[in-house]
Amino acid sequence: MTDQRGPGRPRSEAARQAVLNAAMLDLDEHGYAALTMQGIAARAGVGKQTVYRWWSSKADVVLEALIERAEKIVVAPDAGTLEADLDAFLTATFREHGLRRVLTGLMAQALLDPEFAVAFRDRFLFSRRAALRQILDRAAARGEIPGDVDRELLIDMVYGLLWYRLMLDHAPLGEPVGRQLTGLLLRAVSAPPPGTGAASKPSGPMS
Amino acid sequence: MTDQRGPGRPRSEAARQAVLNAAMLDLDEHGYAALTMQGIAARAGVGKQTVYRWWSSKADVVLEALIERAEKIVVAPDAGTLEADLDAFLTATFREHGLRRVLTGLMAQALLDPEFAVAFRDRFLFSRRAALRQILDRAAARGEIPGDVDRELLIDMVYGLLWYRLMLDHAPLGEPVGRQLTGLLLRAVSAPPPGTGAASKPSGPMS
Amino acid sequence: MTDQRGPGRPRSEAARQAVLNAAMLDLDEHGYAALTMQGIAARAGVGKQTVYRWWSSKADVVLEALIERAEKIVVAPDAGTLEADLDAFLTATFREHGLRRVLTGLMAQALLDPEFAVAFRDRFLFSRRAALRQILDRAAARGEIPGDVDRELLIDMVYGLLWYRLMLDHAPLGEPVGRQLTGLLLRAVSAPPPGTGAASKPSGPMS
Amino acid sequence: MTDQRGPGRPRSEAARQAVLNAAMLDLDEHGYAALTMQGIAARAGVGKQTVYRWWSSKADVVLEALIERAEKIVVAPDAGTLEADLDAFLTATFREHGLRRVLTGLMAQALLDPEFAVAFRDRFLFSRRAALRQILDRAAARGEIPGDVDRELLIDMVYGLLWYRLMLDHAPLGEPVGRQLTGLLLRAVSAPPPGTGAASKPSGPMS
DNA sequence: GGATAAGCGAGACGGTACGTCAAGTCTTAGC
DNA sequence: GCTAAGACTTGACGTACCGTCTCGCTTATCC
Repeated sequence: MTDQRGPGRPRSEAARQAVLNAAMLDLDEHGYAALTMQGIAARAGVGKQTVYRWWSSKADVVLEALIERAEKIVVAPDAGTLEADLDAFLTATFREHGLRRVLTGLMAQALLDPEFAVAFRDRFLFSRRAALRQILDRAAARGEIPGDVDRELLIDMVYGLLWYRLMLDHAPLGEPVGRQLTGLLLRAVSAPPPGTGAASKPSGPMS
Repeated sequence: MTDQRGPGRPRSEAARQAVLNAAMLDLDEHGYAALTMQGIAARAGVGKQTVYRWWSSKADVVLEALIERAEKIVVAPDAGTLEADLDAFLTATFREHGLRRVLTGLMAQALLDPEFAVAFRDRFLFSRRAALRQILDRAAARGEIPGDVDRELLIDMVYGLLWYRLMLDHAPLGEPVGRQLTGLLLRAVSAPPPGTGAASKPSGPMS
Repeated sequence: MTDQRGPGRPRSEAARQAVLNAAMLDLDEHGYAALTMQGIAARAGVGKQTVYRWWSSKADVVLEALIERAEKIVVAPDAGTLEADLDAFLTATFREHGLRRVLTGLMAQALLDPEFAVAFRDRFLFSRRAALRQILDRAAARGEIPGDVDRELLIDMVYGLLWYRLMLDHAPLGEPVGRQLTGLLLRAVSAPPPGTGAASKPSGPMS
Repeated sequence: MTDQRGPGRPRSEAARQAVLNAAMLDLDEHGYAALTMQGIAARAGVGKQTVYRWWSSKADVVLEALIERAEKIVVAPDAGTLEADLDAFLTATFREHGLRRVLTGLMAQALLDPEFAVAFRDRFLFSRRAALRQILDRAAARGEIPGDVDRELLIDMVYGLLWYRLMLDHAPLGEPVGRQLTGLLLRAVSAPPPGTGAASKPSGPMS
């Protein structure tokens, strides 16, 4: 269980940090669109090749920086009830909008580059979804959510709203919205279907 | 209401159509990221300057093409009840995922270019929101939705879900989802608040 | 010998003058290299087509302007002796260096465009040479120049010096130089060959 | 006198030669006016940026090619007498008219671009003048030329003639002309002033 | 006086080259 | 074998003019 290191000069941790820092600084100052591998390398005082050796694109750099800095992940401690859990999670999540520039930049890249899209989903987005899914699963186990409710749909609605407002920036996106959303979701999952129409068949499985 | 034409050679409608067509073809074949103004001009058999004269970016071209081709706008005829209206609108809307490449490409551009973001919102996104808002307003007037429900939030949740799935492409996005969503929304707006907790105060105004 | 004019709107003299003026002004202000047909037309308040209808290049415009403005041609009245004639002609000619920008611009164009070179030679340069040739021919007839002197060579040396200094702008170019040159030429054509070497065979025809 | 090389990949001599060659070939085939930086790069199989990195214009490229290829400079060995020196130098110089296209192209550029004009003068024209000046200075030291003769004027007359005929291409320009010119110059500098007129005061200093 | 014809200002058209930027790769010397 | 440096090929960028064309309009001659 050694360090597992071959011959040759070892990777420079200083260079790695310099690159991640330079990327975040440039991003804050000039926005994601103005980021370039060239610029990151220059600002970090690092050879371009060193950047390319470890990351394949500017998005890769930013993603790593984001993950490293957001290691203080939004955890979901069990508070006993769905309402309490949801409220804690959503207010915490919707408080994150300070990362707007980073997140929308990465999303833009993911939309343009399918390869990065996979990395972005797997290394970032899905780990967030997992936390919310855990909350809902717990609530279902407690019987707070009917078994016929499509929990994936609920998750997508929560994150859909978050991303939509992050991207459009046309409406507020803070704790109050999280609280509001909690209420709406609780209503939706607890109420019986209102009408009799065929449009909603809550009792059937939703594939 | 005249033709409103100044002196000089009039704009060539043929060139305009050639550009829009070339852009859509290139987009379908190679994706939005591979689109270039240069390539559009070449494929359209048009001078680069002619493209720049009328559009300021590839996103501008694609947006115009999208709007022109989607002139068959999603209208919202009054079907009498919220459920019927919603079902019609949502199934129609969620059927649109054939435009995935176009829409995600434009969104990527909007995320990178604030100037284009404004155009995209104003000329496309908001006109879609307006249709849904109309349905909800009608329902509120009929008393089908409590007055204290934040209708903008509902709209954002619907489009949030649509966009989130469009972008992540991790879950289905077709008519069934539209129907499912109809059910969920109807429950949410019709049910009384489930608990008594302070987290959701449906009876107060939501700021 | 009538006006020889068919049907149709006659050429606008106003436009012609406006173009020539605009060209000379732009030339004075920004130099020949910065002249463009487009710019000339715009400054003259004239359609581009109107310029192209009557002139085939910016050089053409400038040449016509030059000729029209230099109509007050350097004539060569017979002053009786070669020395007097030469002195008058050369001092007058070398006084012209105010036209430096125009002349060097046209020469540049002539060097780049063989077609214009012909026009420049025939309509401008050769008419200048003719005046000097007349002086030398008169002197030869009077016996002031030995018959074996190549008068074309003399002419080329005079204009060669003029153009060389115009172009390089490394040495003075005014009346004193004209006077100095007169002296040198007089010596060259009046003296017997200094040596006996075969290098100069003044008695043979010079082809 | 070391290699004086910093870090980083060294400049590619192959690319340099390819560019200079491509320029000369294009120039020979299509003339100076048709030369473009773009075309040179393409023909040399080199990126446009590589050309711009080392040269700032097509004229710069051609000038360097000319100087490199004309390294076999016209030297002026001392043959003992002015006549012999002059004859050798002028016949050699006037033999060079094979470079007509190159030289007139560069001169055109110099006339259009003052910045290049400086480079052209300093790196090419003046080095030629220096050779001739050396010859005249030697002759003056030997007493073959009166001290009151303006040697700069003589030099300008020689090169003036050369350039005038190079540019106008209306008269021959080969060894015979060189020989002819030798004779004319010898006469001019050795003869006493022919007349008594005030126009030429050979015994006074010429300002 | 109406038809015909050419010139006019304006400005869009298809092109070509410009000079710049960043991409991603390669080649040094040095640690 | 990693590092900083920096030259390399590639290709799109957005701009400037080129010379041509197509408008509506004006100004002439000719029937």
